Amino acid sequence: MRKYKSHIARKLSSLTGMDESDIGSLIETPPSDDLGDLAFPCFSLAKSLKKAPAAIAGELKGRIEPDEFLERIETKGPYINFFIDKKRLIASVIAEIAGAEENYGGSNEGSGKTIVIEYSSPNIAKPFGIGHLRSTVIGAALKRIYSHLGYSVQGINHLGDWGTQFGKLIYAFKQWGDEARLKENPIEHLYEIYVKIHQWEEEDPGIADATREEFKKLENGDEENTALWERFSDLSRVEFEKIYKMLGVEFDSSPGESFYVDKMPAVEKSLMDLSLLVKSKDATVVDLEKYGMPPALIRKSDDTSLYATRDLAAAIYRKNEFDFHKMIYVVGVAQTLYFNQLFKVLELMGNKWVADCHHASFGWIKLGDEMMSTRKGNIVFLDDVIAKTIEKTKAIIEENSPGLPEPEKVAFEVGVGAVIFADLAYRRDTDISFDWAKMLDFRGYSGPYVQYTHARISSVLRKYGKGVPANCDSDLLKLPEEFAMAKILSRYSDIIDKAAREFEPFHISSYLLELCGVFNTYYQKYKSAEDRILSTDPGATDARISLINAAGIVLRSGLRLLGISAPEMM
RNA sequence: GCGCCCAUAGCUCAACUGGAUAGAGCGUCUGACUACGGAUCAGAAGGUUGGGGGUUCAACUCCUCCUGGGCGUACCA
Repeated sequence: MRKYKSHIARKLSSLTGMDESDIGSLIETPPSDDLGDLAFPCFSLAKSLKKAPAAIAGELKGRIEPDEFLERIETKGPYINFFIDKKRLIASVIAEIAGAEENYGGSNEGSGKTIVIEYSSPNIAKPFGIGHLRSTVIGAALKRIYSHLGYSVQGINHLGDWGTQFGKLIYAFKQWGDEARLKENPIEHLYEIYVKIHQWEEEDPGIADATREEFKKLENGDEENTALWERFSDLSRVEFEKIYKMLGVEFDSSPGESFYVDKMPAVEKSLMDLSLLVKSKDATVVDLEKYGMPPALIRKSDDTSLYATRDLAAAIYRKNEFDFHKMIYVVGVAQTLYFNQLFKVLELMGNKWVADCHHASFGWIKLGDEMMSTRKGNIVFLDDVIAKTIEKTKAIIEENSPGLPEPEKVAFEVGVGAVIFADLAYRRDTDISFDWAKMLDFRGYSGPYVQYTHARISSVLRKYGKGVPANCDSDLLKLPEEFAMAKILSRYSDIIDKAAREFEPFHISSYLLELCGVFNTYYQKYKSAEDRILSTDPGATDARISLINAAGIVLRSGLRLLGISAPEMM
């Protein structure tokens, strides 16, 4: 579709003198197909030409001739509407997808460039709730999307394995730690004593001093505390690994915050050299009042470090290590101010590359009308959700597809797919309302719906009995849905670009649903012997098979980018 | 208090970043299975886009005020 846009932009540019890319960004899709395939609104020319937009449209239309790309051109009021040459579009889309296969929609725009993405980043000793899923799934999708565009991507799991909380944890474990329970279910046990110490602190402020002291000892290398911390950390990592394996999520490294502890002094030294550090209320801070922000805390009054200290070190380390083209932090919206502060401090340190750092924030997951949070204790566990979606899938398979090969494997793929899709079906910044009924509803727009459509296409291809024809006469594809499908397929690369540009995997989910909708209508609407995909006309059948094969490839590709598998049968 | 974000069909979300008649799914009602897979499809009903004012050829989108919610706001991450 991009080719057609720039073709039109080039023509209009030579006629009006307007910048080609300016025109390109004005070109839009008409609200309905019978108005045309692409449109140019003439309002922006009205001022410079001092004429009514509608008049300009009429005049320009008279000076554009249809050509091999454009079948005809019409005007409607101030809009010039372009009708794309259908046969050409269908033929080229089929050929392009068949040629590129799984690489369709990709590019090499990222070759030689590295993108660093920080995502997931759960806290050691805290349960992996469905809230952590968002960062994990969005980040993993972005990683695949950027890879598809030729970037080299560094996926980093910035585990919360350092900080004041470990003082609490160590103190609590020394009080109530149970070796057997720690081995059996480390996260559950650690979280339990963490909650307990938290409550105790609220009742007795003296305890807070004691827990702070434990963290201080840890940061100063105390042997006993370091040993405890190491065990907590190792055990938690093993637990998280199980979840990542289930979700099919991978990282290039999982250094955790602790990795940057020995890199903090250098950062603090340069802050000092730049006279950016100020003592304030016994703490060490970077004053940001000039920029309308509260100060960035670098060192607490008890002389221990903070997350900002470690994040500064991490950012600088990553720039040196990877020389990234972009760095993306997939972190919740609650930390927006914090990232503004972090980026500002990096800027004040003279790091121009801070302009390449982005906070890809995401909204909360609500349970009822409350935000889900570990603190409030109203969280839903990821394990439970996945277990239930798998169970539900099994029930449906038993009902609808008895005798399906590898039912366990398929149930797993569909169940996990449902969970991932449910998370990526919304724009990042919207708060998601978690609802069991909705989660377990595989009808309508959902992950299983997309997978089902893919399986359906696979089924027709199987029934066709031969390999997808190498050549076909696509001129035989005359049904409106066939053109509509080709048009959607031609937009795939634009969608991927947009998803990458805006850090929004949602655009891909939304696109896949649109594609499924058109295919399913097409599939269901034409039942006569001549109009079906597998029809009495061998030529038309070959052409239709070629088209739906292309649709199948795109569905598979899109699902893969989202991190969802595409079973052939389900 | 100050700052940022949100408010769209009964519910959950879209709307190409200022463009043509605001669209989907679920729910409700009505239809399509001796099937190229019904985990599907077709149709109907459902809206003063929270409210007022403004900016302009054009506002769900931008500015302003109001109402109602959320988050953040120095020693948590």
